[in-house]
Amino acid sequence: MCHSHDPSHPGSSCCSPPSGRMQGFIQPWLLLLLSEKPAHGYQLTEKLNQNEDTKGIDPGFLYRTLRQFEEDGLVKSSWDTKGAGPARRVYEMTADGVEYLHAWVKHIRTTRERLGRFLKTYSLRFNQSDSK
Amino acid sequence: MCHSHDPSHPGSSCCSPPSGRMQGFIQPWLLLLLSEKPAHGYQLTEKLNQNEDTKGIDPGFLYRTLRQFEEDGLVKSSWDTKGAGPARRVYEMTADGVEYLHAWVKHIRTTRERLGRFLKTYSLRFNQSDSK
DNA sequence: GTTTATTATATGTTTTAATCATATAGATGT
DNA sequence: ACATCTATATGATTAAAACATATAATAAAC
Repeated sequence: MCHSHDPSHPGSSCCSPPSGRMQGFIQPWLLLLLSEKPAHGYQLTEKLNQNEDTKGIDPGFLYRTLRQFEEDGLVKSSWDTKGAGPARRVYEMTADGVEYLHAWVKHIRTTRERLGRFLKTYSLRFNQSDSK
Repeated sequence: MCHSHDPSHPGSSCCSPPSGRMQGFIQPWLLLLLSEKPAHGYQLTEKLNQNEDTKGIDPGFLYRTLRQFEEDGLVKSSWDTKGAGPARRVYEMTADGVEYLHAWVKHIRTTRERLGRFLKTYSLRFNQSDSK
């Protein structure tokens, strides 16, 4: 748990805000990357690590997410044994996967609007000016 | 779990997008409401239920969150036995709580920007026009 | 005046997502 | 032969949130 009740830091507490990631944010990025072209897990890790917003992904999470996508019919996989190094499981998007990505984007848009409404209410309370 | 592998719905799957809430979104609303004026849990529930973005809160979650806030020094509480009905535990914000709200807002702004960057990348991929 | 509904707070249990830790193994360089 | 890099995978734990239910005082209805 959090419960960092360090009496020497009376201002510190828990409950998540100055922390990192948000729920279900990696998944749409994965689908978006896969919608561009098929890729295997390691490649996807590297691409995610190039993006400040998605870097540092846990490999366990990545591979499990990809298998879950496959179980859900969003992608399909096949082994690529050609080329150097160990075999790679290459994931390719399905039509359902693209559809699902679009659904996810709708959800992200509404989430973004929701955050905007919160920030607007906050601004009205604390920066009585600043209508943007 | 999700795993709704209903073969009659080949397009349905899980992994959260067309669902509801997002992590840690109620907490800042609670702090914002309390920053306006002290209130007790039931009042806060009613206010949250008036807002499309926050309605339907689970009372268990609400009361536990408020106690957690108090443990973390973000609010302090006292019983109000005056007036009708059962006693109410009234929560009042502390200076640390206000500070924490501001920290949360910073986090929400960066989250919002992150979502914006995702949507922009998505747009470049799918709506080759639309630069906004 | 006993029952029912409303106001109000609280806690035990379960589920779910995500993280942490670790295992496996082929290929390549030294 | 040994270490490193590429690549995938799984077991275990944690943390947030949801689900279910308990308690109790007051107010209204019958």
